[in-house]
Amino acid sequence: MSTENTLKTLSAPGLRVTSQRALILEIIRHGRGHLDADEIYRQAREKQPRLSLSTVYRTLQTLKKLGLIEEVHFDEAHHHYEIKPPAEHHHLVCLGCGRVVEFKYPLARLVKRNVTEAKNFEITGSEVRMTGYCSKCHQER
Amino acid sequence: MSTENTLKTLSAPGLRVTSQRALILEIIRHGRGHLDADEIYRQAREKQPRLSLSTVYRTLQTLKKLGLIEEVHFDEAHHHYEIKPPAEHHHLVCLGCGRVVEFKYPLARLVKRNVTEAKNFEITGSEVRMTGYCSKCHQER
DNA sequence: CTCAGTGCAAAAGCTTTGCATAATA
DNA sequence: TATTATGCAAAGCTTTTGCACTGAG
Repeated sequence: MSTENTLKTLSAPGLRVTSQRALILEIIRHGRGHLDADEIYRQAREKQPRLSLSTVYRTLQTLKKLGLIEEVHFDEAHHHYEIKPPAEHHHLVCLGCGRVVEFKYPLARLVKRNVTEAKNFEITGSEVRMTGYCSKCHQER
Repeated sequence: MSTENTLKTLSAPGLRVTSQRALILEIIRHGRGHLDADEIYRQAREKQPRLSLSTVYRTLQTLKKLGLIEEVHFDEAHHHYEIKPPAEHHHLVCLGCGRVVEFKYPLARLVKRNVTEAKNFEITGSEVRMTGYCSKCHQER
């Protein structure tokens, strides 16, 4: 999405385009998913030193509701716990040399939690094949 | 893993098997991944009213280090944010009637974050096929 | 001019830590 | 009996909220 479209979306009914919102959105946009609230806050203050942390949090909620951004949970706090299940094996297939790399990741459980009820589907097995380029072939391109 | 094995693992070098640890592990084991620290605490207090929340947190850390339990992040706090990418579509295939149900979930991004660096593999595409039973076929079994 | 958005400060979660006491090996 | 683990209370973070003020439409 372009910056123009993004700002257009920001001006939804009842919403106001403020310099803070535009800045925060721009920072998230350049952050490529690697930023948390505090990091966004620090970056934002470099351009607008008086911007507050509450504004960051409130803006994040607004942007979520608008569907402009998404929360990602990959190694963070506020956890749930479970007995470690046997590892699932999946495959990465190199489009360059055909090499297959195995990886372990509990994708079925994840999908189970997030999709099963919604779709009313009982998952019993999974085949995950991701394609791309291994380090060697990636260098050669 | 059986309860005996679990307790055996609990008695690792330098570790002591306490009633609190055994109880907490048992609760997690029965919780099937649906419990957070506070829920574990509440359940534990039903059996051991003097057990403290700090013990729960410390035990969770210990169990994680031992590799007995795993943290799962699926809808919680302490978030990272990113511009919403185009949705990925995957498939659920019913082994009963062959019906295919589509679902959207950012699995490739997730794998990217968690596996890409470790395996040195650049992901460009993904095919996810999970098998099981749709609501109709599930009932008929 | 109006009301959505902001800054500040205070409050509300969740998690960690210090220290004296209790319990395991 | 030598440490490890616990309970309690206090502190630390992250996130939310109340309120008066500011600024976009």
